[in-house]
Amino acid sequence: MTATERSTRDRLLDAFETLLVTAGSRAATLDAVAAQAETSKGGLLYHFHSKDELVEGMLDRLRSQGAADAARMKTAKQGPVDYYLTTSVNSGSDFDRALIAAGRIAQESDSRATAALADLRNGWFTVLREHLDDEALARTIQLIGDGLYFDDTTGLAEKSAVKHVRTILRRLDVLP
Amino acid sequence: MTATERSTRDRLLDAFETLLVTAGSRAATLDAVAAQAETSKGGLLYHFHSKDELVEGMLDRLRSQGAADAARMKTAKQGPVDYYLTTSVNSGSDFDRALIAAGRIAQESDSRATAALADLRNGWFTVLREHLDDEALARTIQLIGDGLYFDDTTGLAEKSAVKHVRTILRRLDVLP
DNA sequence: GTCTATACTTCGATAGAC
DNA sequence: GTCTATCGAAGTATAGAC
Repeated sequence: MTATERSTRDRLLDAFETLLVTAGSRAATLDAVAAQAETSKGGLLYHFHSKDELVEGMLDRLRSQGAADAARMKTAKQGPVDYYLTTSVNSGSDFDRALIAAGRIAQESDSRATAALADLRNGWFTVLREHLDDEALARTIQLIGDGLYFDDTTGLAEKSAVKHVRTILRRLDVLP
Repeated sequence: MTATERSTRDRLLDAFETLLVTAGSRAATLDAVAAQAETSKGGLLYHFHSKDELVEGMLDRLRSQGAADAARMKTAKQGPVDYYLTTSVNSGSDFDRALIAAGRIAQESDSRATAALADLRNGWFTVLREHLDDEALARTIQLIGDGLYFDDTTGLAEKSAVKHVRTILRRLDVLP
């Protein structure tokens, strides 16, 4: 097995996330996930005994990705605010996909997914709050990030959005 | 029939929206919608011949609610910006419910729902843009509204969020 | 560790009684 | 205009061959 090969388990999680993001939770069936991962339903159910376990596996992976992201944000060259804005736009990264996928699950009023997302957001907010030392500003910037993220995940994204936000943040002396 | 009674058709649309908002699209089945509206599946399918027609009916109602909202925003006593912020938080109104429900459908990559939401957003943006005469500011405020809306619909809402936003908008001389 | 076959359930939709 | 009964397709999950 070479380093570029993904384990079947990871390919299944990838497939689940991809279906959630591109077609929504109704389309993310076990059949569809198995097909997308190019394996069988039996193969899927060996790794994850139920759909619920598939969700758990996805959220576990998200949590570890999220911890790494908050660390990167803290030490980003361009500063936490710019890093946060840039990464709030869906760049198609694995982390973005996992994040959007978890959002889809959260909307089915799944408390595990909601809790995982809340933890992530708290991590980002803590970094923003420490860096800016301004509660109102940190909250507002987080809302802008949420807006960018939401627009991206609903097909409502406006290309120049981040540019406009930078303009306003310069007026507030947050960005140079 | 008294004025307070809602027609079966409207009760069905209400039920569909409620299920979409509170439990997500997977839970909004024809059986569940009929039960929530306290009628039968046969009754539902008399008014809407398919699930697709149910979606169309919901989006039609959303569009007329949306046109009324943009008009209210334009002439709001407190000004369009404050009106927009206040109404970006889910107050539990019929319009909020319709909006969130359409968002759920849009995420199943339904182009009709996405288009309806894009139209609504364009209406709001036009009012913001005219009132502020500042593209960057209008876009940023719209993103903040999207963030407020997103947080509310995902169970991530922060109570003091709008207060903090007002603080920042005063710094930008947008609010008094 | 992965596959096929299959059991059981729920979904969307139709038919026809009232 | 609303109901029950029912169908075929699709959903989750299990059993067992390989």
